[in-house]
Amino acid sequence: MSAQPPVPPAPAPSQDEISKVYNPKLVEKTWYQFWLKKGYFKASSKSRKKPYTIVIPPPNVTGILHMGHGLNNTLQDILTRFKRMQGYETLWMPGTDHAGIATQNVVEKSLREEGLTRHSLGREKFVERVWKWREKYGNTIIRQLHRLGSSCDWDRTRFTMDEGLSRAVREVFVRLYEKGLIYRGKYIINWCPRCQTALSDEEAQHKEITGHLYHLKYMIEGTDEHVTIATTRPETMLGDTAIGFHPSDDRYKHLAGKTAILPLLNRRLRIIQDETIDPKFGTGALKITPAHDPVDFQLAQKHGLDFVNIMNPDATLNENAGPYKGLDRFEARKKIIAELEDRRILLETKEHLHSVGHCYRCQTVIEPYLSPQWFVHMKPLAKPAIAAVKDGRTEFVPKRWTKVYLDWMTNIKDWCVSRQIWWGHRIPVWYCPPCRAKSPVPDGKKYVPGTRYTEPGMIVAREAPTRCPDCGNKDLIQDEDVLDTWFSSWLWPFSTLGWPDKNPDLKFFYPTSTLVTGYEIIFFWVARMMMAGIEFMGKEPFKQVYIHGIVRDETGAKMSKSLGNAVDPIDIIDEYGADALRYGIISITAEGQDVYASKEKFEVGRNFANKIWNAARFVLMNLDTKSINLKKAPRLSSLSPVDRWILSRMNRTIEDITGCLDRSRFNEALQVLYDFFWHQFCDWYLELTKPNIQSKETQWVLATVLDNTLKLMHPFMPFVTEEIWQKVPHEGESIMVAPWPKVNKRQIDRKVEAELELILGEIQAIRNVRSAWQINPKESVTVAVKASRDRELKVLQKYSTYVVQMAKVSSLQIGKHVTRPKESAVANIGRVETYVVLSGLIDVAVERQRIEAALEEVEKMMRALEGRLKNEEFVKKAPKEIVEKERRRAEELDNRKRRLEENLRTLA
RNA sequence: GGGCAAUUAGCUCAGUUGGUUAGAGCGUUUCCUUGACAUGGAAAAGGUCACAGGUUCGAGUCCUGUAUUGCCCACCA
Repeated sequence: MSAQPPVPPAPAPSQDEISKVYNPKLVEKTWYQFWLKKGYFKASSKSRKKPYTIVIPPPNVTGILHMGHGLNNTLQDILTRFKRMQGYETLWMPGTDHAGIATQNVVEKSLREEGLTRHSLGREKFVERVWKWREKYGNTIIRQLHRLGSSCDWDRTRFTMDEGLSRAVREVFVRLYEKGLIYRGKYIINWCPRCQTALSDEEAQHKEITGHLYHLKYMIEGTDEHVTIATTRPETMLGDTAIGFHPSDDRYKHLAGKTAILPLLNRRLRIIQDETIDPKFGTGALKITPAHDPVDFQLAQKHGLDFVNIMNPDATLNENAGPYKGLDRFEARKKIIAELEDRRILLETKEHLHSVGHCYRCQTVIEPYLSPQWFVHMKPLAKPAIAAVKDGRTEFVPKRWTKVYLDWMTNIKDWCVSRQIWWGHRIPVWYCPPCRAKSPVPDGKKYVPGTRYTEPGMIVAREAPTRCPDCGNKDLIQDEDVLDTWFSSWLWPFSTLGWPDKNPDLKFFYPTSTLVTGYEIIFFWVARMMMAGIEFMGKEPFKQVYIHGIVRDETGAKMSKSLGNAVDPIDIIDEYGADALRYGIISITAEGQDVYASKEKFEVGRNFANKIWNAARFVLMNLDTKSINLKKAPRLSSLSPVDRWILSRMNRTIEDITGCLDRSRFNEALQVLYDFFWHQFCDWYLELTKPNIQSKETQWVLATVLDNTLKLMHPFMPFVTEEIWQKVPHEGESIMVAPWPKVNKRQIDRKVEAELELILGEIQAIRNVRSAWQINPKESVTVAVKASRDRELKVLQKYSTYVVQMAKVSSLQIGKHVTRPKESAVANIGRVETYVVLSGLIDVAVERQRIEAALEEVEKMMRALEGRLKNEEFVKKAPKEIVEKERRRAEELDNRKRRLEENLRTLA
């Protein structure tokens, strides 16, 4: 952004400079630098325009661009460029996320290669290393976003660990704390033994796994009797402190008040009864491990059971595991199973399908683990966020995500926000050791929702306190933990705009307009931003949430580097160009559906860019560019019919594309553009107009259609459109700040469209016959056309030169009463009958077959149609215009049938 | 256990409020190196819209159920 390369060369170089093949490499960088230099991406709160704001889902600072980013950012850029051209003050706010665990893992990995660990380095040095890493590699993804063409206001680029954003984090923590919504406590949380940190419920990914259900025999003290319990994690038995059953379970009622004996360790276990125990599961008897299972934890609290923690943070067993101390949890499981089997305590092993939590960062199996953590009480924050969506102040597109959001919000649980890692926002809590020594924190300290949580010698503050307010001690210790990454991301829509300071940007650009993201982070990010936005800004952070699908490979697997199935967007850009990438990824993205990407799909985009390029090249070769004034439209009546036709089609395309973009139908818009440009403009208009191309009016139409089409395409394919637009007649200095095309209703001409439809059909019919009889394209044919009605007759006569030109006809006879020439093949279009003379070529038998086949088809349709028309209900109940339409069609078919029959008779 | 998607041409997928003969790209077949483009042009073949019911004059589209696949959520000891 600092060093500026030269501004691109002046437009309209000499024509022989223009290559036959579009080469994106030669232009993309130049135009991107041009846009940057001109400051087109910048947005100002001083503007008089209406604001349109998008905040980027900040990619991980260690990340590299993958196809998911490609899709996500292309969508945002399309919206941004579209709104910018429509005249909004458009801000696309960029930035990156510090991604606590992910980034720490990456840096730790590189340390390992040097034979170091973060512990051998120490906290301070380690964090320094991460910052260095970030300086070195953190810009990679930003550079890659440049290559994609992203029109973010880069000068505003933020990072979730910036000074300003860090201040926002502390401010929010303290405010929530003061409001009684933050507390600390010893609970069962999701623990990743590899990352050695707590995770939130959302960060635990549950996967269905076929494990085993082990039936174990627990003896009852002082009897020969035993109880059989079922467990999937037998190693946790070492932490059992009770067994339980449902109070109405007759099988176990007599055990009330007795004591069971834990096998292997011979610990005495209480026997409890609880309503929540399902008598139908397993044997109906439950082993209770309060420190290693969330359900057991609750039972233990309720019944006052002991908590025995048997695990170290790395999931090896600790001294409470007796002889199993030091073993990894899975080794211990094997050993214990073997031991239990030997002692005939293991009665049965069954296969059992259950879902097991995995760390979303490293895929390690999670342990439910009892440890002291910080939590945010969410219910009060969720309430207004539910209302905002229910009231429609924020809208999900597609709508179905509304329900997913509301369900989660309604059943929201408290958020575990502390992480036992080093890279992240340190929790703004300090402790005074002397005060805590004097009055230690009671072990089971309870949090009462809505009241401020306190502990002796604990200070919660925005900035580091210098002394303890109670005893004046200066040696305060900050809480070791850092905050969940999402604790900074949930503030993104306003922290990036300067909050908590007063900032005109906040007033102007907040709330944002559209959030574009994938459904996998609705809970992590979207829902939490809703809550934070409403809580701290008093207003929901976005009006619309556009949820797109996930990019998968052609086999349906989620794309990932490790699977080696990834199509690298940068490779596609290198080979086919950014426009091809953008075209490809958008064209296969139906609203909210997952996307299956493969390299071939981007070829379509490359081909389209090339087609645009060559059409423009052709126009430029024939255009007297200097004499064209786009603003000076010729009178409509002075235009040729094809000119009026393409203008009409162009205006309807403007209408369509604008509508598609307004309704977030991106792939549909692209489809319309592709069809209009390739099939209408290139295949028909350019071909039809070639003989007339020097006319002044046609020149204006060519330039105008190109100008407008390029503008419509620009949000999707910014580079090729700018490159061409600069070469053709244009107004203004860049297409990206040119006004979005407006529909000119006067140029919409349904009559000329209908007329052209007939002519194009006629041309195609003749071509069809030519092709069927394998007539060499170079050879001209004689054609006779019978049009029995004035309407068709007139049109055909008016446009006969087009037919001659486009179907390679040497002699064309048109009339009401034309008789069929000898040795001719027939083609029907509407009520018009066309005879193509095939002297010496025609095979009567084959032609008969052709006609008979056509006849059969017509009869089939007639039967279906007659059935409908004879149905009184249909005639009575269907709308008049539908009935009328069907009647007319029946007439047409009847007519056609008779003509085909006559054709058969007159056949040679 | 609950929920959400998907099922349409050989392949990958479109198909707003139900309404002529269901579309595209790729692939296939035939022809064409014609002064914009072979990353191209012309023409063509190819579909009982997963299945079974129902609503309706009329269903790919709405309703119910079934099957298959994928995803999400859930204290599935």
